[in-house]
This record gives sequence, C-alpha cells and structure tokens, in this order.
Amino acid sequence: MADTRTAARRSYPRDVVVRVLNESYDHPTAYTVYERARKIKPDISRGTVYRNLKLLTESSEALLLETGGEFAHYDGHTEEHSHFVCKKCGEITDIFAKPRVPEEISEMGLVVTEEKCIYYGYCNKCKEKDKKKEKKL
Amino acid sequence: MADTRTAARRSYPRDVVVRVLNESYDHPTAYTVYERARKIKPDISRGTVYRNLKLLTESSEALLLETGGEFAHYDGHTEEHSHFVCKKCGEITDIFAKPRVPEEISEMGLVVTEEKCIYYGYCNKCKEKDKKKEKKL
DNA sequence: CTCCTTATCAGTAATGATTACTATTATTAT
DNA sequence: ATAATAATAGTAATCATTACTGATAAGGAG
Repeated sequence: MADTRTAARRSYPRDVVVRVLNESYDHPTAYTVYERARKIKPDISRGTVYRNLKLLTESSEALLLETGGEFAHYDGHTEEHSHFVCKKCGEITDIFAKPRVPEEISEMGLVVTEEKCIYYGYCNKCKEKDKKKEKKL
Repeated sequence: MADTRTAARRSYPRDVVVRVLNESYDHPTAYTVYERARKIKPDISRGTVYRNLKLLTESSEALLLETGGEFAHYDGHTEEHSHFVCKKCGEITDIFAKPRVPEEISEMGLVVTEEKCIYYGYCNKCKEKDKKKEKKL
C-alpha cells in the first residue's frame, strides 16, 4: 500500500481517443475528434473526449494548437515541429524545422521546457487565388 | 459617393480600449481590459471591449495571445517580439529576440506574413521554489 | 479468483467567455 | 445643418467546455 498515487488507468474510451489522434494528420478540433471517435465507439461521450484531450495534452502525449481561430486544434504527433496556418482557408501545415530558441531567454534565467511556434500567411492555393484576383482589378 | 466602403470611425470607447492596451504591460485578458476601461469610462460595455479587441487584433494594432490557459490575453505593443509563459504561475514575459523563420517554409512556397512564438517553462521565482522543494524531499 | 478501491465512464446539467441583437447615439462626408 | 451609417450600451443568446452523478470496470492485494 503506502502512497497509493492517482495513476492513469487504461481504458477503451481513452484508447479510442488516442487512436483517433494518431490516425489524424489534419489537426482536428475537439469536436472532430469526438465525431471520429464515435465512428469507433458510437456511445463515447463528449465529456470523455474533452477530458482525455486535456489529460493527453497535459502529459504531452498530444499537442494543443491555438491558432487564433474559433476552436482549439489537437495534434497527436508530438515529434517536435511547428505549424503554418493559412489566413485565408485555415489549413494547418506541419513544419518540420526546429526553430532556434533565442539565447536571450536562458540568459534571463528562464528555464525553457517547450516551445510553440505558429507561422501565419498564405498557402500555395490561396496565394494563387490572390494573384488571379489582382489581375482582374 | 461611389464605393462607400465600410470604414473605421474614431470613437471615444475605441480610444479608451486602445489607451488601456497601450498602458498595460502585463498582457491582460479581455475581462481585465474591460475592468481597466471602466475606470476611464464606467459605462463602457463588454461587447464594445470584445468587438474592439477583435477589430484591433485583425488590423494588427494589438496582438492576440493564446497561451494554452483558460483565457486569451492581449498585447497592445506590436513591435515584433515573442513571449515566455511560466507553467507554474502563468506570468507572461516579453522576449525581444526575433526567432528565425525556418527557410523550409518559404521553400515550400508558403508566404509567411506573421509569426507567433511562445516559450514555456519556469520563471526565476518558480524555478527557485522548485529547488527548495527538492531539498525537502 | 474474489474483493475492494477508485479512476473512468456515459449522460446530462451547468458554466461562462464570447457573440448577436436592437434601439439609440455619434461620426464623418457633403 | 443634414443625411447616411458606423459604433455604442445594454441585454439576450450561443455554444464550446466543464462539472456533476450514479454506474462501470481496471488493476492491486490477499
């Protein structure tokens, strides 16, 4: 006995959420994760999805992505990477290039354990659309 | 006449919001901005604050900061800079060091117009607390 | 294997930040 | 000044997320 800690138990609903995250490469919102989870376990509840998304992000098994849009997005692939968000269509693209952490930060005595870099702009598709528009004007 | 565009008008409530943002260096939440605006114009409404915060961030006159916490924060100082968030106390520190935008992004054809980098870790105060704790254990 | 503790769940109710709405006010061009 | 309409105060509505509750089940101890 002694020190019976609050530990994580394995459960099917949680596994379903993890599986959905692992199989998704489009940075789904919580609701989209819920919809996909329901295809596997139709009676999974919203609360379960939200609770597990929170637990998983807190334990760094998933990434929380706040892009400035209405909803939060989730990424089950935790290899270090950044994201590019198209301001026109909202598409999120993975950027597998490690951004340099400014030395200034550690010089200030701050201890950095994580970083989240989001780049904004226009994706290839939307970039082209703009060009066409300009021609019309 | 011709082309009567939707233009921004100057208004006192909007000026109040701008002034609060300019005078705040602690990255206030929308509600904090509202509280501070009320000290200047007691009958300013929440809707006005939210609407103007949205307009100001859309026009890049203010920065929207989503740190993973419960609320969004706002920063009226738009000189290019990043932020450091303490995972313990939540304090947000300005980092005036420009992070390098990975070349890979433009190589992918993506057009970058903005970037938001948030670093997470422990501030000087919380770092020290942890040290003391470790000694006890 | 059985018992026990309690983490987790499904389902539902509640929360509360943000947005929408509406009648009114105020800004700017003419 | 007048007209046109952007912006506001105040309030109601929205809806993503969280909290709650009784039931279930994971997993350690014996």
